[in-house]
Amino acid sequence: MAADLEITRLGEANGKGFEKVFAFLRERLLDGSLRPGDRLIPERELAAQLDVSRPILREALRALTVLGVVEIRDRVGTVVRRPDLSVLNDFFTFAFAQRAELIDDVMQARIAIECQAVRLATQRATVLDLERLRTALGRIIETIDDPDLGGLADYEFHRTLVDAGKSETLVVLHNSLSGILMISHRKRRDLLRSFASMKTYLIEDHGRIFDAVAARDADAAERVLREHFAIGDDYRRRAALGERDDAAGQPMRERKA
Amino acid sequence: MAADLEITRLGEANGKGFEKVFAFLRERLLDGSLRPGDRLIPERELAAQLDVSRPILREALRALTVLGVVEIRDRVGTVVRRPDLSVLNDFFTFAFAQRAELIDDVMQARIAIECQAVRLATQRATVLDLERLRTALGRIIETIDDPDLGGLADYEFHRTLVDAGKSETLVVLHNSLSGILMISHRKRRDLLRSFASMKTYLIEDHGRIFDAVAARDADAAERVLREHFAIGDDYRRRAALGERDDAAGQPMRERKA
DNA sequence: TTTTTACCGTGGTCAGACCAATTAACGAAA
DNA sequence: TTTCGTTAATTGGTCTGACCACGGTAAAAA
Repeated sequence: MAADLEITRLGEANGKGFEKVFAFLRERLLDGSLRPGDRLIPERELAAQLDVSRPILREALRALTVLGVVEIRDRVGTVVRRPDLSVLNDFFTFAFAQRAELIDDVMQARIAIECQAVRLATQRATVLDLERLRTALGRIIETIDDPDLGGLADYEFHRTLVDAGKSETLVVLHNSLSGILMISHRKRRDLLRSFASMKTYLIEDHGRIFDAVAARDADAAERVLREHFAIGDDYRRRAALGERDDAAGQPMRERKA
Repeated sequence: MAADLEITRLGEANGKGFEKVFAFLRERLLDGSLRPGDRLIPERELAAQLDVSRPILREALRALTVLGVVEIRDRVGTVVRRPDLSVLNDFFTFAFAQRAELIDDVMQARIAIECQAVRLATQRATVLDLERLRTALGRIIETIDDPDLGGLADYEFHRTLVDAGKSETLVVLHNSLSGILMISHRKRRDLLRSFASMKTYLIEDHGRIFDAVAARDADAAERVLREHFAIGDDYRRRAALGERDDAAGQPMRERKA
């Protein structure tokens, strides 16, 4: 099954020895003969078995470490890890340093994940989940004038929402975006300086999302969440155009109506 | 911006030499002193400069290769690469493979990706995209009695749909699931033996998805796609319960009404 | 029986050597 | 002076064998 998956990237690299080791390990990791928690045989043995030198073997192990697949433990051995895409935060760090324009595309994945998760949350959220959401919502309110803590509070709300959907895969994917999401939320909070109406937007929108989840209404939850993202994007667009709220802080929704 | 992101994963690894090299290169890559197209000094020199052995330096270079940051060219040197989201394929492939036993949960990611992509497709699909979808739809129809080719045709339709959304991130994510999805579609086609009404379901549902995309109606497209998934799941559930269509091949929708 | 000592095992790293293949430099011939 | 052939240099790919650090275990001593 998983053996049908194809890894193409590393196949382009030079390094016959490296490829041999990587392919050997990839095959076993994908077909399930190596599973999280398993410990590989000692490096010296594995290198001998594969007929490569130990530094080459280590290159392959290090590559798998970066992919989050294994963990090299000093004096213990190399252990297969439970996949956890938080390693992608490293990737995004490098990628966005060179190509900031990629962020908007990556945010499509964020939207996809959260919209599916919020639907699941309407079916799966426990009372405890709702309590945590309520707490996260309260946190947004109390940090409304603090960009640093506020950005974190916003992230926490969205994270809690995804958790409430109880899909481990979606949680893992969401975690892979945690770094860029925290920055994104933090930046969004900076816009409050130009747009006082955002206070209302942040509090009320998150409140509506909560209400829809509590009401177990999947369509409403997704719709409200999508609108939340769209309005957030609009604030960003307006900021880019040099706009500000008028002195009275006209709410965004009334402006659109 | 990107400098605000924090690299935590590799910081946890043992390997002081490795970390030293990685940190050195990371810093220069993030601050722009190393840019795409630049060639690093020869390995021997760089290792001497950093006071580490060459195999250790290579471990770090290999790590950066996996992150898509550099490319090690035989006899040329190590060149800084332009970031490219296709690198994500490796990450996701390993992550999903290890979760394959939780396939229903992995399918939540599939649903998330396709529903977001189909919305984007209603905005972004070109005439060529629509032609490709039309072709893929025709392919579904002509393979309706062949489970092997039919499974591939189904996968191809969904793949084309995601492509039409023109989000690189969503495409990469979807590709990472290709093995799992092809098997899933293949199995779905096997159910036609028990449920003749699936022929109609497959042809008409895919047709409706196409129509909604062509009509540029995001809400309808998503709704139809979600219903498509839900009905597919229902066939699966019924098969698990040992049910079959009656001899006349009653369509599923009329049964639910 | 308990404590101490020594050894083993494993990853982390080093130094130096060799291989392969391309490119550049140098010398000889036209 | 220009061209051609040969040799050397360069760079990554890989190997071998050695040493270091430290935790865990087994054996010896109290």
